[in-house]
Amino acid sequence: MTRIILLLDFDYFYAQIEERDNSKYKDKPLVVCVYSGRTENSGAVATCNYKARDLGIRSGMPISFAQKHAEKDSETVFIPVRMDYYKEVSSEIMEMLRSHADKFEQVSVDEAYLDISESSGENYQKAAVIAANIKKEVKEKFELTCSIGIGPNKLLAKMSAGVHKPDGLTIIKPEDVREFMDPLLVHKLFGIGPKTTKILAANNVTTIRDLAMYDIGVLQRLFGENKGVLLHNRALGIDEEIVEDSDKQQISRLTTLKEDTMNMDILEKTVEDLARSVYTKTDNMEIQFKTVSIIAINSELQTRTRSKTLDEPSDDLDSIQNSCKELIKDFLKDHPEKLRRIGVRISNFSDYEKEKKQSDLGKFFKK
DNA sequence: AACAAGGGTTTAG
DNA sequence: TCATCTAAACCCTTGTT
Repeated sequence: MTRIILLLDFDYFYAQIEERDNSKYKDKPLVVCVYSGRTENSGAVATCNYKARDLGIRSGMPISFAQKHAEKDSETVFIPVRMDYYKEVSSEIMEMLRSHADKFEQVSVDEAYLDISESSGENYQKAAVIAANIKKEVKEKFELTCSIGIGPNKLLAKMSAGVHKPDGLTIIKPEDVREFMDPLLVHKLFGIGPKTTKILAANNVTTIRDLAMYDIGVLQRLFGENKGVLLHNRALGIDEEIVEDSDKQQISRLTTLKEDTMNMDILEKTVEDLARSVYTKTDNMEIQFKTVSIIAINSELQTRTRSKTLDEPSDDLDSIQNSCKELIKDFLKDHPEKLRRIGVRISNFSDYEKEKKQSDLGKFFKK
């Protein structure tokens, strides 16, 4: 069974929306930031336009670091994220995109997979036309550009989308897979980050070709059973993951404290608010959770979690808040240290469908 | 052996 | 140099069925 999968990825999404809405930002480096609120400019860069990237600014970078780079261009503009607004824009566009797909999966606020196997008649020429039409419609209706990648599976669609940016359209046909993949450095492979790259480098694996030829047993020894297979398959361009909307498996809220603290009153109060915020997000989902967690990040930015699985699935705010307070007390007993950030998470959702599936299908449920 | 729970790590956008 | 936020997938260990 052959498929044609399309990945659409908006170019510097948040910053592009801001450019679109504010003509004063046009032609200036624009940096969209998440301000943590602890000092004037503490926080990180969410995304930035290409003019800002030319200055060396990147997403994830500390704002103050970005400001250093921005000294090269006094026109540079820093603005705070307006996440709710971007999500609104996103859902309008996603609704439109969905109508172009046989199967659809939104992967993030600015990315979506479209299975167009049927509508393209498994023909890449036709797929290219579909993609061009989608880009045109996005441009006309929303005044935004995007980059599209097309390939025989999600992995290759994703990787081809990265080839031409911004406003790109790239196709990797099955017969082009090796030619495309082989020379790339491993860190270009989706799912391989700095840590994995380092371990691979220590084993003389630098290109995807090296990885594709590498012994799968050794990969499993280095990275574990499943991840070993995953890396092997990815390097070969094999990916059977289907395009399908998936249910949320966890909801979390994390905040940076005004200052590092282990004051119980402050932490309890903060966690209460976070719990409320998490709870609000479950409101229009028919969902019950079984597990409540707190996430604690200390002054050294080490992350630790404490979690508690309830005897019965729950759907009320009090049980989140009470569990969290217990968890914090427990945590501080084990780690009496000041915290920089604190978070709340609910997970292990249960609903009737899932319970039924689990008992009916047992192990098969896994994938 | 298979599965749940708890905690950590890595990746991504 | 300073270091946001959300979510998923995977790893390992321990304990239970």
